[in-house]
Amino acid sequence: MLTIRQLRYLDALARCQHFGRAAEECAVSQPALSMQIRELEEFLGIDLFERRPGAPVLTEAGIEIAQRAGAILSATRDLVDLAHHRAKTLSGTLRLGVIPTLAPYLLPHVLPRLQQEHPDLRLELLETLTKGLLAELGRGTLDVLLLALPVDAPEFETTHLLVDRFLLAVPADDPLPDNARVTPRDVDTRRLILLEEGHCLREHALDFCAKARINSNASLGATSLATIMQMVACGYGVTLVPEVAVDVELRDNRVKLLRFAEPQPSRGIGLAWRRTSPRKADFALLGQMVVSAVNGPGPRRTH
Amino acid sequence: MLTIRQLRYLDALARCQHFGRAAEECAVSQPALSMQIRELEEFLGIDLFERRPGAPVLTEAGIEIAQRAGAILSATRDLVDLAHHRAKTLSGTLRLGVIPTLAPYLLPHVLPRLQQEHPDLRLELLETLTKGLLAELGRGTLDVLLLALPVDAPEFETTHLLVDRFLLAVPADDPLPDNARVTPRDVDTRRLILLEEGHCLREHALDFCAKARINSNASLGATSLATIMQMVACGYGVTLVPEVAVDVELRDNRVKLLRFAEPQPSRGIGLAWRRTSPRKADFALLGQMVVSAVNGPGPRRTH
DNA sequence: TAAAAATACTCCATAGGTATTTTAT
DNA sequence: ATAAAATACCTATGGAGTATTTTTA
Repeated sequence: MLTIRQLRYLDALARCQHFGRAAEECAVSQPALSMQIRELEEFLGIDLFERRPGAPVLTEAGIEIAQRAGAILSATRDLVDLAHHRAKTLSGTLRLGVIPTLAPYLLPHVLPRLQQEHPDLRLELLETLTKGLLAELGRGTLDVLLLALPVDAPEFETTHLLVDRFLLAVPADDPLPDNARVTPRDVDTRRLILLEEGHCLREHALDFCAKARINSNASLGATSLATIMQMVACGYGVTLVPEVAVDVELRDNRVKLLRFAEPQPSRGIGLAWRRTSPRKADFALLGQMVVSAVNGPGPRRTH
Repeated sequence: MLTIRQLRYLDALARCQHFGRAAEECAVSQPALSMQIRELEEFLGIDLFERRPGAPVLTEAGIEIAQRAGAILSATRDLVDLAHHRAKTLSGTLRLGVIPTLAPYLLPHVLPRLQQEHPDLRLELLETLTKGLLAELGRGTLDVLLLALPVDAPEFETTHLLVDRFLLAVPADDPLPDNARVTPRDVDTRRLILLEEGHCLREHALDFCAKARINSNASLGATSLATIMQMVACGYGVTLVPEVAVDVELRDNRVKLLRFAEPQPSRGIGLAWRRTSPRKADFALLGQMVVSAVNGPGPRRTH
């Protein structure tokens, strides 16, 4: 008889590639997990793992089965969540994933209000790159993501919340006048500093300034916008700053921000969740909060 | 702890609306099922059923939960199927659903060859209306459907196999010449006999001859093409006959078949399966067989 | 009173734990 | 020799069955 427990152990083992660690993750002894995996293999009539001395490695069939097991586990989590959170919006535990180029700028506005207006909500946060967030979302270990659109995955739904324009940050002594409308060409003639590989903001910037690609200097190893702004302040180059980050990052008068001429580069910001998620009402509310958090604290700075 | 067993019992109870019958379907005693349902409710923290004296009826939350339970069960069936049928195409048990206006005409050509070329395939057949077939497919009690396209459901995938044109069957003494190309107007001036409500063929015919709608005489209660052809032979009216049925149904020289002028009415015929089905290779093979079964036995009669 | 679901109880299959052995590096 | 997985054996949870009670039409 197939059991959910077997699928859970399979899922853990597929990820850990190690019986002992998988057992630990499942909070059972290693033999217990071993037995269940064996029974599963017996029931299915196929080997899921090659028992190699080093690490157990999934067979081809095992990969497919493990993937389906993951999907089933995700569906069961949603079922249980639905039962627990039915009707009471924004209560219980909500696991939110946010990309690094949004979290420091949006969360400080959203979290306090969320705490205040929904005291029975326990928010768990994960900040990492889009790719990682999507994986966690699919596994069901995250409920909803706050990220840059579009999300190209049919199993997820998204809503658009706002458009976040990019501004060009240049050293204060740059010859461009303060009220200039810059173009990709202006970027092209300067050294463009970008976040390290994997940040979607980096991709957005490169999409817009394709010609500037050769000028971007990855060896500088910038891992946060704050660091990049420091680099700009010191005259190492220029960068694209998302509008949402301006309030936080523009504390240094050695940097000035310039608007782009139309079409202005921008990114869409929105939420993403599993199409099957039972908490869509929660997400709608959360989305409203993010929007009003951005628009709320005074008129937005544009320049 | 949530178990698959609980979901199975819930699914059965939701469908049977009766603890005793649901237990019987699950091959367990009534108390056993009662206990598991109770435990499930306890684990989820909500009532799934109103225990009414007459019949247990799902609560609003119960409906949603039961639906998700069904989806999970369907996914587990696919997982097990994948394990069992991996690599060996067209072996094991394949559950095929066919609409009534295709089954009698296509299966006699397909089944013998299927038996011969894939002796280790056990085919289970269900013939009913499209609506019923789709429900069974979704539940996972059918693997694949042979029906008229399009299928409007995002959880299913389809392939187009062939175009099945409709011909007009009229009594042999009808004034229209044998080689006439008829038009919807010709149908309009005669009494159109159709299958009873629910047959997609009826809808296709009505779509084409919208004006003839008022002439269709439902009170004649035709439930099969064979019956309708008898009615045509007796001069009660005319009907649209799908080309695939011609060989079987045109044994009566009191009926003659006329082609339509362009655009000829037709229906697409194809296969449908769950997007998540592990047996897509099987379906591709099955589809090829249906196509060659239609084209195979000599040149097709068109007139 | 009859039909259906819930309770009571007993039994046994099985998941899990600890201790130990096997296996390959 | 070491690390990791499999095996052995014991315990206990809990799922299922039969018998019975409760509930309501």
